[in-house]
Amino acid sequence: MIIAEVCVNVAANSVRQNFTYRVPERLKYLSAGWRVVVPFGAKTFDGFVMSVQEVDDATTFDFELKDIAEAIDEEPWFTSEMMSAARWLSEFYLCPLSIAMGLFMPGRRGKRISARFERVLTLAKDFDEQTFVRAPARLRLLKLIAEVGELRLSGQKVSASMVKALVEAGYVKIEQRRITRDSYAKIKTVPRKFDLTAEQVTAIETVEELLTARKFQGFLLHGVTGSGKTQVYIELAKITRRLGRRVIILVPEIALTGQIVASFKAYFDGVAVIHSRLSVEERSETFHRIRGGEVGIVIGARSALFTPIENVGLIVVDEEQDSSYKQDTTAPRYHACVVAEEFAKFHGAAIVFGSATPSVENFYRATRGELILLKMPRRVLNNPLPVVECVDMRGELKSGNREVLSRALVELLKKTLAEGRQAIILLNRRGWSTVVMCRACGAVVRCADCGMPMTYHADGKLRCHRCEVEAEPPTVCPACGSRHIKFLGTGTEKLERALKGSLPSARVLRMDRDSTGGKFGHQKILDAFAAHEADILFGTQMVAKGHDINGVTAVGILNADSALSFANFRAAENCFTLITQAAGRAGRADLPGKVIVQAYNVEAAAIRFGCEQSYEKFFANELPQRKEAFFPPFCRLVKLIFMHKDEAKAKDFAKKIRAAFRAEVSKEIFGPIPAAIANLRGVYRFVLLIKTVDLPSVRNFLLAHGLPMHDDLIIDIDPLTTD
DNA sequence: GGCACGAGCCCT
DNA sequence: GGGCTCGTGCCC
Repeated sequence: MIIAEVCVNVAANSVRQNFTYRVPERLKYLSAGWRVVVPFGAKTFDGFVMSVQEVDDATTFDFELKDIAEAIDEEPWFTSEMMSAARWLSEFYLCPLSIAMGLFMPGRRGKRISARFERVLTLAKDFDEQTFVRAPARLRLLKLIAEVGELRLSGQKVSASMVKALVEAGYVKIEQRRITRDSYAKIKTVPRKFDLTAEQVTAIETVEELLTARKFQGFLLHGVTGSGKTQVYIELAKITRRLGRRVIILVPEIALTGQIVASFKAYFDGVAVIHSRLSVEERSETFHRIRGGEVGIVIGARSALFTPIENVGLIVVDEEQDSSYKQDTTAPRYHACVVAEEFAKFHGAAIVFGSATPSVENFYRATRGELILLKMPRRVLNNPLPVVECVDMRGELKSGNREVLSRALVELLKKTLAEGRQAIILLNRRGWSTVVMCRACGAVVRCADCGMPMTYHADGKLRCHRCEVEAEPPTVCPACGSRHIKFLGTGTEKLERALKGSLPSARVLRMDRDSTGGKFGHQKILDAFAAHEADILFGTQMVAKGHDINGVTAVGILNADSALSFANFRAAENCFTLITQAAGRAGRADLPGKVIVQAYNVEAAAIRFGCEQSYEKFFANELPQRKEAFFPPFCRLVKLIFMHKDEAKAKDFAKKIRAAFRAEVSKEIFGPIPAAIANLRGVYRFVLLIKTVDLPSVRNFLLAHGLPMHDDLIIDIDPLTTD
């Protein structure tokens, strides 16, 4: 009899071992990697065949052996590489194997994706028109097939009996063919003619040497905005393809994929795009194309790491500092940079981290030689970096301007539009008002689920940007009964009104999560702006990412210091990055750019160095502070969130673990403190923070205490925030 | 995740 | 005594 080890896809931390099932005769073709349906307890679940084995029929087990119920797909879903990668993920991030395997699936657990097929007609032999003089419809069909080569039956008005007759007469062959949709198939561009800069050439040659050696090596490509990083990626991809190996290009978000996909499509066939806004079916079909080997380059968001791609020679992580590489809200809470580097080691591939504003972690590694630093400090064609001016909004207020836009910015916008150029304005908050507050008692309207302040939207609703919970704005304060409810703070919707007020003739276009629905929502807006259908593009940080629009000469950054108000060791880095990236949108062609940064705390180092666009100065200032406070890159963080309906129970459990950790591992554990979301739907949450230079010993401690088995505990390795 | 089972506790 | 909730162990 054949038995199989099955990883049952149950989302419970306590189910960690595989289960043994009998493989029934009708499914004897199953092998490792197939998705299957199995009975489990009183229900059925989907699961993954991890291995199969032939055993003696008389073999006994100390449990009742059940049969695998059915197979799910038409082929094994997982390659052996995908399974080893999932095993590594589950060990590194301490999540059940089933959760790690789930990363490699195109949709939600249990969702079945049936492949779709179409029927295609081709000519089987030559035909003589004379034969068909009395059958004009048949002749028309044969001529049509001869003309197009192959005719897809779907959507054609062709009678089934006629097709059948032609097939039987041997004139036509009918074939079932699997459909693989690709909504990026239509994008086809031609390569622009470039002369590579000396710095680009040096960077390419440095990586090429190690690409050819087929050995793992990490690189940090530090190139200022407009220095031509994408062209370096393309040249490296060409080299990798020539070596017969494949390429993964990671970008932070969907908003970024459009432009980079177009660039790659100009040079390569066999480009596949993967991100979470594709439908489950399209993702599934893209996997099929990759598995078939017809794809040489996969481009996408972090989930593009989890495809059946084989023989990878190069992984590029563009804008590597971007926080969207971290999966933050659901297990496994992985960091795509960490996973990509591990995969690169596994494949013997080169990994290139690219950024104008590298993460402090990776730049530190580069200074120590752990990553090879590739510098591109100049823009292509020697285009100058934009000129940045900082406006102190306290001064603005003192001199009587209570508007969202400073006078200097309004002037810059007027001048820019008068010259027929375009502008981008960044305000990193969506909605109308960011806070709704009672003027009498100071109470803030908070989300009933998570306690976050709710945002007022122009449609008259309050919304929690975390939970998407909606509420009506109060007319009297729920705490004190006062009628003095105030709508404070500025989001992109209120900015829209301010722009229309100050610049009535300007055509403005808003880009934030509310205005960019659908697969190509971002792209539509960017395309419209690139076609100069609007003068000003304004919105949240997505306006600062992944596009290169020639007409833009002015950039405004509002509330540039808002990131600094968060108690986060990365606050300064985030603030600096946002300013530098946004400023980089200005003047990328041969037109000089001008940027206005509006802030209150203009003395802050992140603002000053951001305005100077000097990464080196920022880094030199930031690193000693990280060292002093013992934060990354000098240690790694592990965050534990203890959850319980009973506040004391959550806290006491945390205290117990803290004591054990101090006794067994180290003193570098802090808390418990209430989590940033201290109570989520009635469940209290407390945080312990571990700082360590020895991650394996922390992992061993957590395992020894059985913590990964708990469903009321979140383990977050390399968390974005510490609370 | 879902279910069964047993301990502890409230109800008339 | 019956029935409810809550924690715990198990599922092949």
